[in-house]
Amino acid sequence: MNIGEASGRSGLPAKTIRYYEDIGLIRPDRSDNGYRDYGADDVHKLRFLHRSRSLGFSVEECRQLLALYEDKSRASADVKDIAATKLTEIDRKIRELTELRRTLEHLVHACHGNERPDCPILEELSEG
Amino acid sequence: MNIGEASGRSGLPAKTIRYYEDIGLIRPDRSDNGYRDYGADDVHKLRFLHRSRSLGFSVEECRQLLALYEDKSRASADVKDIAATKLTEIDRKIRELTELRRTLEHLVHACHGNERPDCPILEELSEG
DNA sequence: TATGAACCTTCCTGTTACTGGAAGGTCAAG
DNA sequence: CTTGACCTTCCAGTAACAGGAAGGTTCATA
Repeated sequence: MNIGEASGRSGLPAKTIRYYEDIGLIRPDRSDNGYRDYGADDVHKLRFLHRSRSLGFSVEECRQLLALYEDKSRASADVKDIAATKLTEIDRKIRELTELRRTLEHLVHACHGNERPDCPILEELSEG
Repeated sequence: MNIGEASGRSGLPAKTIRYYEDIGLIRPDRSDNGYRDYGADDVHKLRFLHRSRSLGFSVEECRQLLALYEDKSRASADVKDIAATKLTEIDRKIRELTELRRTLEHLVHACHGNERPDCPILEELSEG
């Protein structure tokens, strides 16, 4: 498929997809006319990149995650180390998002119009 | 407190804290010697910024969240709209992180050394 | 067959959100 | 009174894109 369809299916702008090729994250085929030609596997990777980027992982971290995902010898120790590290990070992110969610919900439902110094939520914002 | 301590307590580099002042996210006092002087409230905001940035919110989104947090008239409709939108985004992020977590755990525990085409996890990576 | 819209290509510039470093002022300790 | 660890501003560089120009491709329609 062409870049437009890959863009539609992955949610990433075509510009970004070309950029990811520039920095070596993906390597699509080329058709005879010179157009990039993406397969289902490429779209999987692009969706994966779209997600992990939007969740606050850097491009270099995404590169590691992709390598993990592509690595043929998954049993190797360092690959497992990277995965374990990422798991810890993911758990932290989930915890922080949950707290942020709780805080926002308080802001909307509980704290309707109170002046700031009286509001106990202000403290919660910075804890953890 | 000086910027060094604010940096230590918030987890943000001093450089970044100065940048956030440049773009108007925070407004610390100044001591007589010209040094920036941060209060507990500033540190709260900085920790908040540190978190929400690392969770994939843009600086402009963080500015909205901060405004929400500072707004004296929290009952206003548009403030509630912004909060509701952010809550939806947060829920999506939590779902995606949970899926990513599951996938990584499979990669580490279940899929030890299989060749790629045989591994059912590859499909999971792009769904949702 | 041609012409126009909707694709695609590369290349170059601009933006966002920092990051590093130079040049120099401030402060507490020895 | 100097040394080292702070702090200041300013300017340049990087990361991760985004916008747009200039031009080739494809396909439906006149």
